[in-house]
Amino acid sequence: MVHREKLKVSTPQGRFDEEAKKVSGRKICQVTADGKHLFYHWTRGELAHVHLGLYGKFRVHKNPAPEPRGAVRVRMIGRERSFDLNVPNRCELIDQQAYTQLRARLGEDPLHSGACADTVWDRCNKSRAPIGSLLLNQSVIAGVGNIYRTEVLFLARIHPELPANHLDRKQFDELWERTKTLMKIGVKYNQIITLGREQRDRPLSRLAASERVNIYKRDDCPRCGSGVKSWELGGRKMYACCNCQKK
DNA sequence: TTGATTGTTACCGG
DNA sequence: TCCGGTAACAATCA
Repeated sequence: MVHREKLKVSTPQGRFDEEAKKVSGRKICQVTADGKHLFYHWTRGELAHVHLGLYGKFRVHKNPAPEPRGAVRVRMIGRERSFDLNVPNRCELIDQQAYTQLRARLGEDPLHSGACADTVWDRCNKSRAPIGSLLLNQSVIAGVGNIYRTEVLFLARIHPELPANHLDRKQFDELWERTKTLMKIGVKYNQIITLGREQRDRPLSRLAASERVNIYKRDDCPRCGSGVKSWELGGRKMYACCNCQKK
């Protein structure tokens, strides 16, 4: 995250006025992330918890920033740029206890260098849930969303409905390594890219977002050409190639 | 206008 | 009591 400057905070919709006052004019000293949760640490110990949810988005403006567009919950105004936080799922000031509790219910974050694969492996072994569902469970792995679960299972050639406790250690290790690699690429380029370089027929910049993945919302399997099957799994739309991903 | 959505949570039944 | 599945909720965009 980029907003490490002295920031004035305003709340265009007035919903967080009292909270915003507490941090207005202060400087953010650190921004951390656990899974999909962002934490803004302000200089006097205040802690803002942000979760973007399905539609949340940061919009960056050069100053003077234009009128807020859409459901802007918080505007952070720096010297040169401003940041609008649109429709986050969560945006709140929390105390240390809430912070600790929140982090405690999150699983291993593949982006953290200290993430423990064995812990995730243990959870897999104890779960009869389809691996496609388990990958969305934030208390097991924090940070994986619908696109990454679809793509890592495809790349590891694992059927999404395989019960998690039927995975062998080799399959699990491949899943874990691919998840780490893909998520790191995501951070580096600030977008989800799962298509290997050798499979691209154009430079990345000429590919639409939907063309930077293997099978998520795609019609055909890039490996064997079979039709991609889609169905609901774990409350979200799953995509898989039933030819390449055997149960 | 309608439907889908890069997600979370509470709740319910087995 | 634990676990997994489901519905409700949210605002935007194609």
